[in-house]
Amino acid sequence: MTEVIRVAVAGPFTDALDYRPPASGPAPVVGGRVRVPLGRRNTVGMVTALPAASDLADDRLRAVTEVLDSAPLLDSATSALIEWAARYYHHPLGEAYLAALPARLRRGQAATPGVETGWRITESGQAAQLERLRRRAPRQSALLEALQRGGTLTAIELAGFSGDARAALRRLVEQGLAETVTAPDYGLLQGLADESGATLNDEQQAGAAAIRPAAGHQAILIDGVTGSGKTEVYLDAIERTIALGRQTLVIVPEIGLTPQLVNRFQRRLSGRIAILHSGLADGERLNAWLAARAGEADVVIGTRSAVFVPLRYPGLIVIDEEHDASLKQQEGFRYSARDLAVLRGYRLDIPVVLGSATPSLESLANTLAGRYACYPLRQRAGGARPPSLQLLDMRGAPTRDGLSQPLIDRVRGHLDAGGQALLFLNRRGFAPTLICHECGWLAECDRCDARYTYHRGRQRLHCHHCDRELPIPRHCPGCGSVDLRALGLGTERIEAALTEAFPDTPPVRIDRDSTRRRGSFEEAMRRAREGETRLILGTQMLAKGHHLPAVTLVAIIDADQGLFGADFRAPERLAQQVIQVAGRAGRADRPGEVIIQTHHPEHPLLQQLLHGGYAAFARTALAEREAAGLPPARAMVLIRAEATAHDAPITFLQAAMQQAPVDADIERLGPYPAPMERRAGRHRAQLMLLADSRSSLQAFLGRWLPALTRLPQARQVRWSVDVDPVEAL
DNA sequence: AGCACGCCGACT
DNA sequence: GTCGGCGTGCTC
Repeated sequence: MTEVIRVAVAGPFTDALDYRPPASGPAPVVGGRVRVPLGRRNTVGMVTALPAASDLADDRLRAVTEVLDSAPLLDSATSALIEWAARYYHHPLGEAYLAALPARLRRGQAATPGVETGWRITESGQAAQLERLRRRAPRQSALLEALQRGGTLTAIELAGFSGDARAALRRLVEQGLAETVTAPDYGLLQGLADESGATLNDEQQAGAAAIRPAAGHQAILIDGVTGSGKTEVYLDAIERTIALGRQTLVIVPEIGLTPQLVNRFQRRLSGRIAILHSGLADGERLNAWLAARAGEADVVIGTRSAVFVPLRYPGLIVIDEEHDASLKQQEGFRYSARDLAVLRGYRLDIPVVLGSATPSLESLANTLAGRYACYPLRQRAGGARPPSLQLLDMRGAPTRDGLSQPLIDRVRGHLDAGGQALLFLNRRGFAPTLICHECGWLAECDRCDARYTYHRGRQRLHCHHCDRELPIPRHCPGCGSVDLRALGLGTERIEAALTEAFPDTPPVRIDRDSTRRRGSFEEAMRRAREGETRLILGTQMLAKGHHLPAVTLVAIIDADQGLFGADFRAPERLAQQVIQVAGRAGRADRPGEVIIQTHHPEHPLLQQLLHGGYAAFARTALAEREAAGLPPARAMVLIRAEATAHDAPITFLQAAMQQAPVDADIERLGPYPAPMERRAGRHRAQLMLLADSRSSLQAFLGRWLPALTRLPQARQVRWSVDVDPVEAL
């Protein structure tokens, strides 16, 4: 006889809360949801255990209101992973559980799959008077009339109606005149397997052979230069996993989950594919999640949070672009999907494949330590030669809006030869600064320690840190002068310079501003791929776009900003960016050329990339981290604090330091102001902790953090713990 | 995180 | 005289 229902609920609770069983109805199950009273409200929670007794007196327990799942939603392995993650990242348990569930389940809706197949009339719709509706809402009345004739109206039939029939139908459903017809369907993509893969070369073969689905755990790093066919290795392993009747979980960075990737998987694989990402409608997301859990999906492709999706027949986990920072959640529940995926694979005893052209130093360290097997792919498809890197010394070179004359000449050469040129600058807008030429006034955000970016197209000043936007001032607020000038470079400015320099070759710009509209990124990439446009320019987004075989010239407009970043990971990010962008170019008959504009051609990082490629850079960087006692050589945790009051964060962190247990193993730095001290009107500070091992750091946090919560200064700030931060200082 | 309680300013 | 500001404290 169960006495206690232990329930994880959203809120600042480290552990689950105890309840009494419901007065009547089905019994709660571990891994299933219940509705429980919490304070003055009701909330959805996850049952984590059914212990015999509670630490609390019986009369303090309240009863479960309702059992939402009569069977578990989460199996014990998935629950254990979530619990582990909540402890390791020091995040409230209930929040971790709820982060793992699709929105509909979080809200308490039924865990049943369904896809909309059409609409039909309701009783009140049948009785509705068409006449009155006809004048006010002619579209609704036309639809209602059709529905009244009986049967189900399908989406295809709906397309036959004039105007925005979907909106009109939504109105009818809202008024209760029509209802959605759903079929119990997971809405999976059926793999077509109608395209056979390229024959694997020796390197690919070696990597693929190392991946033995469902045959024990092994972590395998596929260190494959761009164009070397990493995806072919995944596809081979996934297809073999499907043949064994096992499921594959593929985790990709946010921006990596493109329709092209999904298409490629669908064309090549034979199984059923489920997609899980934030852009999906709630219903689609629930379907995909349930299909994974039911074992109906053979392949689950998803972003970060997919690492928690339950799998009935797990066989293989793939993490694509494992170096990508977006695999680590940057706020709230700050977990690393990559690290959790490796742990999950270990616990499920299945292989985990990590792939990247520019592996993280963490993964390289794991390879050197023998924890991961490493399979390099150095040959590019079709024997394409690697692009050649060159530095372009900007010192004293005549420039026009950031483009040096030698670079312009080189671009012209490639265009004349029938090639495409790709220019990379990781800064959107026209210019990062607007300055008064008379008095030196700068357009600065009043809520951040940052300057406004001048966006010429939108005619706005925009703060990229807090999103504040202003119209461009006509006069300088300092001296009234009208001579306000744009200082520095952004993609808009490069676009303008290119348009002027190459009037016959209009450039396409690919950044967050130019691709705001749905599908516009894909459209721009298509134009670039199909050669409709021969000058391509953009940010970060380009580094993750698809291969552009006709590109013969890649130019990094400004490498200098990455050379002197304050964050100890800045060099790693620059190196990855350069290599990723460079990888877009070239094919067998036309090797690409990569030009890096810099004022510091002698800089060791650039020299290393130039002569030894990413591998040489990574070796040195690892040695430097080792010498400096930084990750991955040591474990790091940041305690961040922010508040509107200027001194509150530092004061809190100082008090926190006072409370810290004596422990010689823990190195403490700070508290010190965050890299951008003020952001969105809040002052920020942080504290860095380093230790030789994760476990000693975890033990320290376990003894320390509970005391922090009780600190009176804690109420004046918002504070959080970031274990294994990817953005540090 | 919500959501109350509680104790001080500008309004019908 | 109240409506409501957000400081403080609790939720099994």
